[in-house]
Amino acid sequence: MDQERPQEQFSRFQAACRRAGLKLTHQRLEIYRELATSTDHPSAEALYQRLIRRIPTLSLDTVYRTLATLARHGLVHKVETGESQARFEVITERHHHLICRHCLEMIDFHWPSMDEIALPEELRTWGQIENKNVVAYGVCRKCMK
Amino acid sequence: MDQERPQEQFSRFQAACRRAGLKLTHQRLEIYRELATSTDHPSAEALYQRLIRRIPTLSLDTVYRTLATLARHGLVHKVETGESQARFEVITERHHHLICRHCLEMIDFHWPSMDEIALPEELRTWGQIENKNVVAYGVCRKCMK
DNA sequence: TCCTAAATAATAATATTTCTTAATAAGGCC
DNA sequence: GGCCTTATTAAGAAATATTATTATTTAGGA
Repeated sequence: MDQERPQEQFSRFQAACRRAGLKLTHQRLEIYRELATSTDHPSAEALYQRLIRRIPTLSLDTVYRTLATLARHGLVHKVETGESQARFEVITERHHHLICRHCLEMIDFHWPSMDEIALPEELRTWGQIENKNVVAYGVCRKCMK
Repeated sequence: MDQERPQEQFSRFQAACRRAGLKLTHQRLEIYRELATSTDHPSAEALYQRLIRRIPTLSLDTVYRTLATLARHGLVHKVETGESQARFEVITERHHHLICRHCLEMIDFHWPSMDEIALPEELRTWGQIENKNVVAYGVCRKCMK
């Protein structure tokens, strides 16, 4: 998902933590890095499984807590799906989601023509709308066989 | 949400159960009716709380099981949100969701011009896409104060 | 380097959903 | 309408997912 080099990524994360008044801990950085280099929108549990190979003392609670903290500060995003475990992604540029209802694989896609069109008039009075995202469902090629 | 009269609603549900090979039980009918007359996309727990006033012996497990069964047969829909509890709605016509990230109230809205536009070309090779829905987030008027 | 508040690990607790099993009831058949 | 079969239910237990508690550790500033 993110093609920038590790050093740049680190600097950006460091700056973001500083801005948010968060301490830059080893765990936070590693959790963020793991999520940033994942393309499969992993759950907290999945991230934990990948990370304990590098950080054997890491606790699952820290993964949950860190993801919640980073989400609160707008660095990561909890993706809404119908699954039991919540899934996460780093916030980069605007995109939408396409989910296979069979294998639950989720891919990102871009749709500029959709991003540009305005929401219906009648929502003007509702309040302040901050973002709109499309979630599309279907069956991927692999699962159709 | 659903303005048809109770009798019609019953007949439609009865027909749908027959088609799906499901027995028409008192619990199923009441759960469906309660969901169909709710406009707030309730969770299983919320439905349970409303229903035990009428059906004191109802168990929460039955609500979960029934919602899963009806979802499997295309009568209700599990709405994807970032919340811990899953929320549900009866399947009626095509619509989208607008959620207040403060009070978590969720309203339906229609957006025909969005429904009509085609998904990006590059998704053609992904597989079979079945539906696409918009989830918009913001802060509603009541919570802005 | 030292100090302080924030963050972590470990464990326990809670919340949400699903499973097991015996009892009940729907719908077909007579 | 009554009987039979099988799906469905209620109750409680269990599994799964997430969050809280507390003692210890660590980041970042003085």
